[in-house]
Amino acid sequence: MAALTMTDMTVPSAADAPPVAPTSGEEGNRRGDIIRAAGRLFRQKGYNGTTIRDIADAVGMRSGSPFYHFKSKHEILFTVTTEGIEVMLRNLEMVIAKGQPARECFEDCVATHMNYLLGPGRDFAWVMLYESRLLDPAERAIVHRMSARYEEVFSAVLDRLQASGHLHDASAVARKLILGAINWSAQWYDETGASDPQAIARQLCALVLHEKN
Amino acid sequence: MAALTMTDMTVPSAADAPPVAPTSGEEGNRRGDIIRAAGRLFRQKGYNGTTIRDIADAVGMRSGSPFYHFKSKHEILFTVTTEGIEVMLRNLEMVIAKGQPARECFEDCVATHMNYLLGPGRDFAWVMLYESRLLDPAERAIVHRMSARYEEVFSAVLDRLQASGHLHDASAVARKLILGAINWSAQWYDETGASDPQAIARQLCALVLHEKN
DNA sequence: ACTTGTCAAGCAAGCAATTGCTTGGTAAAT
DNA sequence: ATTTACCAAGCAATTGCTTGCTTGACAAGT
Repeated sequence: MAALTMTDMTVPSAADAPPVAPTSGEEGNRRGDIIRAAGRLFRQKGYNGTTIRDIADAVGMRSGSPFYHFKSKHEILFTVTTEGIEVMLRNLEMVIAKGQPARECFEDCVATHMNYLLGPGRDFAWVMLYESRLLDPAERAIVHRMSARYEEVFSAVLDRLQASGHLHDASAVARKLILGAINWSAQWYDETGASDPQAIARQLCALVLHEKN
Repeated sequence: MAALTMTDMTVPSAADAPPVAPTSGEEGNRRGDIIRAAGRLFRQKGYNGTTIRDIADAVGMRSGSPFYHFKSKHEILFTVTTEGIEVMLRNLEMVIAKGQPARECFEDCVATHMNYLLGPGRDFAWVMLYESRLLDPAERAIVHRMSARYEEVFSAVLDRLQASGHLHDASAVARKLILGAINWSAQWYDETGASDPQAIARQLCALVLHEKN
């Protein structure tokens, strides 16, 4: 319920908006503080390795207080997770809406995905990728539907790539492999290192695409 | 300590051995039962989501008994993790030892990696990939060294691929991306589905390699 | 101006269950 | 008679969560 309040916000003037995470109505308030702290902690120590007291400490509360905002620890995980996938989906759709040619569109999609995964939104995306299996079946089904929607949209991009001769294989397995290479980057990316998300995205595109000149 | 007893076994007649996991001296005994059960449970519910009682139940023991074989729950995780990476490293080195041409060697490496990750050894490899960050720094350093060794060997394969003109980019980032696509497959692979690990490996090779005819 | 009522947001305290782990014993095998 | 492999029982700490209460902000009534 509460987690879905993010959907009914208006996308901010889609056309010339910056490519970074449109924020969900969850900025200035303490509820937002909690899910941000929880996101960070869940990524660092895992869901089950993080206690309510850890989260409360991180936002300067006592251990009972988060339950004023969330009815259970599980609901915090669910909120963090859906926040992650919703922002990613919105980002993707904003890129698609630009109507670029297949090749540019693909690189833009990959770069946007990586920017969110490796940038400031990092924690939410990570939790959704690596901790969502700990949700109970009903919640997981919701998250799974949203991921499926993401892949569907991404799949259309690959189809166009194949039609334009840039990609030989746009099958489901190929799609999973490409998305896997992207998602796994969260495991090894080093923000102090040489490559930024943009550069990594370019390298991935070069790796799987057949340039035509 | 105890975890390292696996290293001093002799590799079984390396040449014509089957391409599947050489087993570690841990088959018939209860200690092996524990790490196998722990591996399965850690993958299903995560390390912190699995209790000693879960593990004990799974092998028909009471909750105190695993501590006869391991001095702590942490040591069980460490053992499972090192088991995972050690077998993968041994597998990889056996493939290299065949001395195949670059292209065949690469596909063989990928297929072997996937066979272990998606096949019967699944749990160990998964735990090492997804739960090893929960080890404490000293243990994690050991696992990290072993992973680095794996990547090193894999890197040599990529270099040969590049030299033979099958691969444009053999940089560290490209290596991470390729290994990421492989490792992520554990997340979506469906053993009842259409593709087997071998087929997926072939598709990955086709995706990143430039065939010469 | 002053009381009164309401409500959001949190605290203090603690409860029942679960956790990793210990201890002392014991039956069988060697 | 020693060792191996385990059990029965339980302990101290931690866990998610609940309860009753306080506080500050704001509004309405008089």
